[in-house]
Amino acid sequence: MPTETGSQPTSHKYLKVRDYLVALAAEELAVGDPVPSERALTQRFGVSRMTVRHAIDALVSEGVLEKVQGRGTFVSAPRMDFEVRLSTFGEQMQRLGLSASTTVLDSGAVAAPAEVAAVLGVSPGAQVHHLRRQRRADGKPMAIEEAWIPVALAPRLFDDGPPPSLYDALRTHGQDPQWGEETLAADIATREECELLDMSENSAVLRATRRTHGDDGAVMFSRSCFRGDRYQVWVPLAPPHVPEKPSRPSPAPTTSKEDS
Amino acid sequence: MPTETGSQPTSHKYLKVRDYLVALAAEELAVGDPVPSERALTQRFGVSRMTVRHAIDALVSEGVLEKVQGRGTFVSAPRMDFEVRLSTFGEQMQRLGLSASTTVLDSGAVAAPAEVAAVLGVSPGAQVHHLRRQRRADGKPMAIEEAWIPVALAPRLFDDGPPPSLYDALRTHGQDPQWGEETLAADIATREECELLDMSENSAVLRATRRTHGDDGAVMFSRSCFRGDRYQVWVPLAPPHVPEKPSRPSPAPTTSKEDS
DNA sequence: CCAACAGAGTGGTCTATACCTCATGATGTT
DNA sequence: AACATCATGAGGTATAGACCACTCTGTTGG
Repeated sequence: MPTETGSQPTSHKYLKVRDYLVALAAEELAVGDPVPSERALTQRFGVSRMTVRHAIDALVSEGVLEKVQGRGTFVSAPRMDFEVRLSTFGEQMQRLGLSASTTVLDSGAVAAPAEVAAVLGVSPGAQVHHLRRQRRADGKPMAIEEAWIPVALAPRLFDDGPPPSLYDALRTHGQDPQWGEETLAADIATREECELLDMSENSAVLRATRRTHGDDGAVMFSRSCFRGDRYQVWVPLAPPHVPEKPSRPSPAPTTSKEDS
Repeated sequence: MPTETGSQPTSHKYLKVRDYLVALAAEELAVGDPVPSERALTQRFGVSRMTVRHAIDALVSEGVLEKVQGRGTFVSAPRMDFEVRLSTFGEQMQRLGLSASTTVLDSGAVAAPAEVAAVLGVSPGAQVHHLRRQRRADGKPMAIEEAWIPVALAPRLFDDGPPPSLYDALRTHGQDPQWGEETLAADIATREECELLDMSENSAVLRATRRTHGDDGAVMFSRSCFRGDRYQVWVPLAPPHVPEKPSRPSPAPTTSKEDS
């Protein structure tokens, strides 16, 4: 596609204004600082006010700026990351400052079990890569993880042996993980899980089943079993759904407050 | 001064267009159907095209509509709710088609225990409303829930007895829940919990601790204990973090596909 | 029969201007 | 000093056109 991003100095004046404001917010200004007024930008760029507003509105909806009528437009605080992301075990451990290690328990292509086939949307018995691993944090067993990926999506995925990161491997094989859904539930560990996780019998585990979607449907199904005493999930919660009425764009006046 | 906030029903033409489109999308049209063109709306409402576009753009950013250059504007599929929301037990059960019932186990104002005080950011020993409830779905015990709310925030919160919905009560007392954070972990139920949840000993439970924030800090701390065999949490996962550069207005055409 | 083209229709960008509402600070007035 | 008023300047809404880019479709040529 010649949708060449870079260059094209001419195209789209509002993008110029936008880029200018983005740079300004990122480099020159601090959170809460006002950006130039719409009329000022109008003159600086020699464009009409509607064009300036177009640029600003885009940044407002992206959370970069916020507008307050009668006062101005301000650099908004980086908004809390309200989305739980498709992170890997390694990333999660890194965030916690722990070292992650892994032992592959099983690896290879198998015929998809019924449930797996259903979740992945492939015909039962279709070939799927299968990987089962024990994951440790600072050497201590933390979880057992099992994953299935349709062979048809990435035939050579396991050619170099089981990859250290399935997500990375999927990416390099043209199957970028786009989004996912995960279900969490508490359960009692099975005997085998107790062994692999080095737990006593009747211990609680957190079971997570995850379906990862790519550009064209489900790319992976995985089931993880975490030690209940060593793992917990943090979930940010967005405000309750507001019916419909726009009424308040609610600029969330981050400002004010603690300024002496 | 009568800075009358309310009123202004008529004003704002773009809201009329917006409301019309919302109704249209909700009642008349199916997902994927086109809405009237911008020029058509211009004439129907006797407004300028910029006004129509203002209304449409708002709905696009809300996910109600999507635009495709050269083709038109369409009712978009209800987008996946990528945010887990501050929902109440009642709402959760309703979504599952179950009837929710509640038994209040304990209710009143108490001195905040140390941990509660710390989480809520009040001084230890400060008065907090306390509510402990058993929650059932279709009559079967589902969870035990305990909540603490600083009395200072809403002194009369429990004046009419423990409210059926704490979130609704907070709202009516001027402490709108804005966002929250929840931590989930698996554990073994205590003896008391086993009794209240009608479980045998050594059963797994999902423990959720939630801090709810209002406009001005934490408004509530709650701890829930769900039956592991009857409750699970669904979490949508956003794509791995994209660097910074928006570059891409990325209209995300979503369309195509099923159109014959 | 199929490819190429032209036209119509849709959203995308942009201008130049007008008047409104709201927040703030300077100026008066009490 | 304390309060009221007003001017200023910010964003908010709205107009009436103009031309561009893209998608379709029906027509026309080969």
